[in-house]
Amino acid sequence: MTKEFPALPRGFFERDAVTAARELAGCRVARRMPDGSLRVLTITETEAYCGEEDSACHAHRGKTRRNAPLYERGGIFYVYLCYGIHWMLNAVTGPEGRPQGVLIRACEGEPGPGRLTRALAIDGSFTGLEVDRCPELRFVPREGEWEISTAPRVGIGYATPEDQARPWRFIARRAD
DNA sequence: TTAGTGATATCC
DNA sequence: GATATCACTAAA
Repeated sequence: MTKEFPALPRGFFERDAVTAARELAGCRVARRMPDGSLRVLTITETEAYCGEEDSACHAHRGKTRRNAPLYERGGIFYVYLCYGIHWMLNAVTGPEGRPQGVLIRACEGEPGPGRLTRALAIDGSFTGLEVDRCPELRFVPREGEWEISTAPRVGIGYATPEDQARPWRFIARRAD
């Protein structure tokens, strides 16, 4: 997996969430499945969540046990359970103390954040692992040319109207 | 449109 | 301790 699918370096994630989210769209996620097989999916949608000022971000109300990983240095996984059923895969971004992250919202063939974690057998045990040192799960750079479009984020009706309107969802399409 | 699912946050 | 909520999905 190392040669064919090199991991994005940690530095990729030590930037602001919006930049990382935009560049992560079109990249791939490679997973060594529990049965030993390899599965690689292309990321088609990401979303940025940007700190305590962002009313849509988990860190909006300050640090808690659940969102503590967001406060760490960029470059680790943050996976949490939603609605009791669905695991959400995120990458923490930015410097330590600045709670930001990127949600992997969809991959080719797996339209939806809960769908893709199920397809890749990802759960909360990945939280806190370093993205460039995890043999079982890694982000792999883009191949080819991609067009990235933006849209408002999904499923954040509790956020302020201003934050709901921010174009922090990134959708990747292959460029012809 | 609605039920399902359980951890978490926020209130007593 | 109790309750309301949640970055969702599948079935109908």
